[in-house]
Amino acid sequence: MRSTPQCLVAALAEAIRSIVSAASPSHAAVTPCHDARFGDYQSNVAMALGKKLGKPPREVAQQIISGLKVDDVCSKVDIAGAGFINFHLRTEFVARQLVEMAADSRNGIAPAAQPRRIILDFSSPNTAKSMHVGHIRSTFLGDALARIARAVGHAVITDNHLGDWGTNFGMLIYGYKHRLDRAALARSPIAEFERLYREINAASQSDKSILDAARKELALLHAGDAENLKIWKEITDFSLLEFNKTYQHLGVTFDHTLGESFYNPMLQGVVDELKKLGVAELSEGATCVFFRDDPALKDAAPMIIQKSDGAFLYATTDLATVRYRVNEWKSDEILYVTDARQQLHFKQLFAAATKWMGKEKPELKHIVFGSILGPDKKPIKSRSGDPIKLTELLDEAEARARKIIGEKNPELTKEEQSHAARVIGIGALKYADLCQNRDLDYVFDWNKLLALQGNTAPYLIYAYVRVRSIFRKADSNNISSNRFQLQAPEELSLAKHLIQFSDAVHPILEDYRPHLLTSYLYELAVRFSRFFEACPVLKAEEPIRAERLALCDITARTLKTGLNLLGIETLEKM
RNA sequence: GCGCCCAUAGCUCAAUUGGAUAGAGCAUCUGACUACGGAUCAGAAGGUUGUAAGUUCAAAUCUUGCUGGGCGCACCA
Repeated sequence: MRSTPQCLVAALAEAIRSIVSAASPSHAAVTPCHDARFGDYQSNVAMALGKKLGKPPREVAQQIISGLKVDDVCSKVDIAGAGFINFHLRTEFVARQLVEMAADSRNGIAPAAQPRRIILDFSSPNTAKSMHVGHIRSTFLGDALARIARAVGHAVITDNHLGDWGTNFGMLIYGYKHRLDRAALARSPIAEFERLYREINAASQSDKSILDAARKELALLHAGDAENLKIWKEITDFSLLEFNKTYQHLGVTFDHTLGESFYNPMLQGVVDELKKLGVAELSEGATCVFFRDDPALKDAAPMIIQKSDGAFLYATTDLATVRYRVNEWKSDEILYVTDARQQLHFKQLFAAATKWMGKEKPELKHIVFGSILGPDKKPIKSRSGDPIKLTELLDEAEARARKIIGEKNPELTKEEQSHAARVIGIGALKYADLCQNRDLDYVFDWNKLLALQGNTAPYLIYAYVRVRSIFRKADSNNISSNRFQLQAPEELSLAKHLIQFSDAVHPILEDYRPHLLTSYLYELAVRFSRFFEACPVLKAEEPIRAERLALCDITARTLKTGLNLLGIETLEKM
């Protein structure tokens, strides 16, 4: 289905060409009006063109309009203000678009013009530790972006780049050998690993022999010692088991889980190659990449890829990872969803990859996000000062949701309540995260998150529930989705928004901003609620009734599809 | 010290990337058919976009200075 802006842009470009032959098509941009009083879509081309031609913009606009052939799309095109061209859509056109959308199995989402192979690197928790709040933004953003990219037709590979090879394994293995509490391990392996690490770390500060022993264990592990590898593997497996429970709970999946350890055998080769190519050099005993010709990086510290003691760093692993993904997965684009504090690292990584691979280098992008803050506007912490565990956060979200559901709708069965509490609790958490501009910090607030009104998951899910409820009550579901009159203003307003679904989804991937979709969905829910208030469906006379049922159906599908793109489920009852 | 980022209604956030009278939600005040789910809807009030200058037809958005805050800066990840 051809989107409304596409129709208008084509006609506009044609009209502009007849005035200025050299005008580039990019001039013919059409955007939705931010205020419905102006019209439905607008073009600002006349202002830019007027400047170029040395003519008053309104005159240029008039000239453009006189050559514009949009009678089938617009009922009116007028000029306003400094030279804005405003397009007013024909109701019949909106109706035709809606008919197409209703019949479309993709719910109107147009396929991407140029599908890419995109690797999404996100979540990436460290093994032997619990997942905590610090992982939620990466996990939610990454998962949502993967879903959206797939929906528009890109080939997406998701990869959970686990931190499974850190220097902490020296302490852990030493602890495992000397201080392991078997019963505690059986009860809660991660908690036991965390305890071991803390205990050994503390002990090693006062007892240097323990520190040395831990270092030896690490060296043994890296040298491939069988016993240490076995312990390392056990720790990794326990961790994965825990992580997978959480991911399942969240509805997040990965195509691959290749942790840092996977790349370990490749690291020396990478360093040698970079040295040979002259990309890396020795400095103060360490192998480094300098960026002397890069104004943004030349004054910063170099990127170290091998320490003076021979050990590798995460910069090395990340370089090896880029090459692996290019060679094995033929990726066009790799997206790293990590927090803003790692910006320097990724700038260096990307610059080093460019030096290394030249034109073979895929598009590399750092999808930055800010911190989650507590009520004190400091990064959120539990009372003890530790990061809040993800499982605890999820449990609390569900418990809070369940309490609200119990109060609002006691008629649900226990099973329905549990299910609804999970969908709403997790959904609210995800939505609160995704609805904010990702690169800013945001303040975490349970009350705002689970609020039943405003731009929240519960409000959207509630809108969905209300639509679905109509279909349960209707004894005949005579839906007519091949003809729309759209007589009531609330119907037309809803319809106009529905046909913009595809236009809301596509720009998300230009700058990886899922909050564009939440804004769209919230506005959809608001328009639906107005329609629902003003336009009786089941009590309406035919053929209005059938038409309104169709509007309800398309709304429900769009809400569901949109929420699913964000990784959020819907409910039939709540 | 160097670098990156941020500052918008009392609070939490938007603003289609330079477009029109800067929009929502919360909180506050007012109103609505005994409601196809009222977990709703309508309305009011709330702003010199931190500050000073500059760029142009047009600036919350771009440039510079200042103020206040966050983060990062050789052998952690």
